[in-house]
Amino acid sequence: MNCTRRIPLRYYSTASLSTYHFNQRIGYLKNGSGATKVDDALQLFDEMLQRKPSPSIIKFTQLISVIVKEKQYSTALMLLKQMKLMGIPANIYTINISINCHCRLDQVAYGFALLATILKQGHQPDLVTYNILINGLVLADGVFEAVELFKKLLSEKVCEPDQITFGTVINGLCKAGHTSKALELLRFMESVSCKCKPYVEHYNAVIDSLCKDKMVDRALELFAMMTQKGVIASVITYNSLIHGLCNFGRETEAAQMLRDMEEEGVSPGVDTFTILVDSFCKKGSVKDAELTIQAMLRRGLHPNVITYNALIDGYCLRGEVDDAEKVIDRMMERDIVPDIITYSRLIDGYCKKKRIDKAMRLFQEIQDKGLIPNVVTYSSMLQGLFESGNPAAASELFNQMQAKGLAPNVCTYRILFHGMCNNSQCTDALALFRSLESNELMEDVGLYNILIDGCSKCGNPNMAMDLFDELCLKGLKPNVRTYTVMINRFCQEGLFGKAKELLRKMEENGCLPNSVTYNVLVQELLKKNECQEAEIFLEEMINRGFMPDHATFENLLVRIPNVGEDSRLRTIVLKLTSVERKDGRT
DNA sequence: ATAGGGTTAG
Repeated sequence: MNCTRRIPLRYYSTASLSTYHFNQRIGYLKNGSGATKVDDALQLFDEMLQRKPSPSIIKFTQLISVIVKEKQYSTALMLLKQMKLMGIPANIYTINISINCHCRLDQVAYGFALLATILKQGHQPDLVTYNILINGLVLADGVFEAVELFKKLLSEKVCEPDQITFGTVINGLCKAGHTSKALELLRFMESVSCKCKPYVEHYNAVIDSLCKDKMVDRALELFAMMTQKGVIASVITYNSLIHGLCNFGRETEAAQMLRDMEEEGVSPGVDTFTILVDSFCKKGSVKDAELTIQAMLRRGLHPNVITYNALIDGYCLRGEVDDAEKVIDRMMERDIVPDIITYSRLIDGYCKKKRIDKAMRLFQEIQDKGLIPNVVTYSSMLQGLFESGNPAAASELFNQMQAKGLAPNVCTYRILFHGMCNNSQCTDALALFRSLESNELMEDVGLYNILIDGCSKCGNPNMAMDLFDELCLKGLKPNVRTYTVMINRFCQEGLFGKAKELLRKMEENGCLPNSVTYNVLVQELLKKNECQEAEIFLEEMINRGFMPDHATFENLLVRIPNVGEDSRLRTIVLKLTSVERKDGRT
């Protein structure tokens, strides 16, 4: 490393300097991180190809590897072809690169064709070839085919799988949601019959997958088992576990995990603390989030844009949008450039506080700064405009976003249809829904819920009913919101029989009513003075652990004077009020 | 120093 200075290109055309300086330049490309990396590599490739005698094939493979690492697979294949045309013979290394590139270009079948060619020409594919193909199958969503090939290697003793083979299969299984299969394979690696022992990375994949599958306790068990076997956890292991714990409101254990990792000599990173900041913010404890940021600063770790965005989200969630905006100043002080996500959240915060003028000003300002609003930014603005009673401006913005080439997503359409229906435009909303061509949108139960509810509210109960039937006919599963909206619709029309029928039917279909479902039903029954029916469902909901909400409770109190001294309704109300007093609430 | 898997935070 005594000569890392860049040497002008023209010196390389003199033969005397060739091999040594080719090595130098390949070295630069491998370690460097310039924007011209690929172009420089191509330039060097041409020079090497013209050099007589040809540099060793090793130099060429090193150079092409640079291109592959930059994910320029087509380019890499083109270079291999050029080498072939120049009469440089392929070897197992170049063939493996070629197979890998085809796999990465979603041409795994071509990769297998190359394998057949190798065999026909009497060459031997090696373990790397199989690892590449197994990964190719995983990338092509064929994890079970990957497992088949893996098993074939074992059973036919083609070659002995190594850590990479196991890692590829385990990761593939986890990514495809087959965590238990991945765990099985990990167990096999641990067993005496397997020569290949698992590394921390193998455990990490399964631990993370278990956490994502909401099986945090099993992840913790595996973590304990791994430690017991002497495998040292990495910062990634801890991050996955801390994230998993936080997702289930187990912040105390997560904080303990943080102490544990430091005790074990594993330093938490910015990402570790950011997980905690985000989690505290999501549950509304911005104070704890701020304390976490102080803790990371004490350790010399610098919060980044993701950390601060989480914090901004936290303040917005509490409706403290002015405090959220102050976070931007703190970011600037630390030379952290707010990105479009930062501003999108702030804009959303202002919209939710109905401060649409402020949101619009910010929306304009960021564009003046050169930031490009994304679908999320537009969707927030759309919601803000609808909720501030400006549907005309909302639809103009919707057209504007499409004119800018941004495709609305499911959330955008949910906001749009909800806003339109609230402004008596359910017919237009429905017409727009009919014109959608994306299956993802046409099969979104959430969109149906909004339209069903919207049509009911616009005074089109029959259209709502048709949409519900259509949803079922499509084979889509109505969810608890769908049923609640329909029950509400029946109640509004005084069709309590139908409402009750649907309540039973939803349970038969494996969809349990929630607090909202019961509140809607009981409230409507009370409003229509169906006190006895209301009593039945009130008892049922309380037995299931649901409480009447504020609106239901008001309706209840209004009815009390109308019912007898020893009525069940009165008893329920008395019981409820005493329970609430015990809670310390009023 | 010729080829292959790991992607934990918004």
